[in-house]
Amino acid sequence: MPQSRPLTTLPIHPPGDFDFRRTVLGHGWYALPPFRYDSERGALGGVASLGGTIIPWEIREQGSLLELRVPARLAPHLRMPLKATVRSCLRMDEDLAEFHRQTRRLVSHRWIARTRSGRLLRAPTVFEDAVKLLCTTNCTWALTETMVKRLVEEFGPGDGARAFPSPEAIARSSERVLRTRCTLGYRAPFALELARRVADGSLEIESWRTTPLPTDELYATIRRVKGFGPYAAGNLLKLLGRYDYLGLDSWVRARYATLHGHGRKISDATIERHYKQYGRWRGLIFWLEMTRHWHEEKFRRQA
DNA sequence: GCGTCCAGGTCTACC
DNA sequence: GGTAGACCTGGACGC
Repeated sequence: MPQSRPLTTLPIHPPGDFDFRRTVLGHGWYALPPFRYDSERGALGGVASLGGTIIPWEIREQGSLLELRVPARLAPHLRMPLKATVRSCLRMDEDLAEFHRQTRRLVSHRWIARTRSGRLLRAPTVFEDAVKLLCTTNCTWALTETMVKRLVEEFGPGDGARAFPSPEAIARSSERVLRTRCTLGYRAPFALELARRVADGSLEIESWRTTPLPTDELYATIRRVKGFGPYAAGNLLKLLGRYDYLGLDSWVRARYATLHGHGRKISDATIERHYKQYGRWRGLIFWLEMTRHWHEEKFRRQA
């Protein structure tokens, strides 16, 4: 957040079972632009695009409240929509009471409710989450960061602070530009097709957050999008508030093998079978178990 | 510095 | 339904 411009502060009241740092740092999204995280100040920054207005913002804890800092010149009629966007990114309106009740039943899971864990940072739009997930497939995290950074630099609206590109901006691009300048490689045609389908209205991706479709049908819908296999679809579901799928990748397989198999490789079917007992929350419990060591390292003061 | 190998998910073709 | 190979990039490694 540029400090040279006058800022104004908007208070946000989080729900009682909310933990700011665990929500922000619970997976890697905070490191992908337009998000950025200042660990010294404990502040998450972002850039919103609301009705054609590009708005840099920053949020951090201030006592029991959260303090959202925005440019003082921000029009009053955009303040509530911006607060709603940030609340949605931080999953503040998601009801995790049932999830936390379930985790209290097992001694090994009580830390989850005790530390108010379970919310996973997401982007302002499903489109942004989907493109970013595509950028995580079959590559290192460093390459994912490069891809997203270049997409924002190349197509993101704004001067200086850039928001994530709209579907239309990417749709107007070309496979060649996405391949070379944004380093998407063979993912370029997948990203282009996704952007074009969203831009022309044939894929109503934003409705996925509120659709009444059963999760299995929504999963099948996501799988029909090119480039979205079991890993990408399962993890996109988590960002839509559905936790019925695990979204296995090589890192969590290795982590599971370390935790449950003394380092020996364990089949996906065995992992799936193990988590079936947790019902519709299994994907979230799985992710929190796999990353518990992050919680113990990053959040030692609370865990 | 250069070449080779490998890891990382998904798609397609094939059995 | 299961499997092999291709896709692309960057890092590790050997020379």
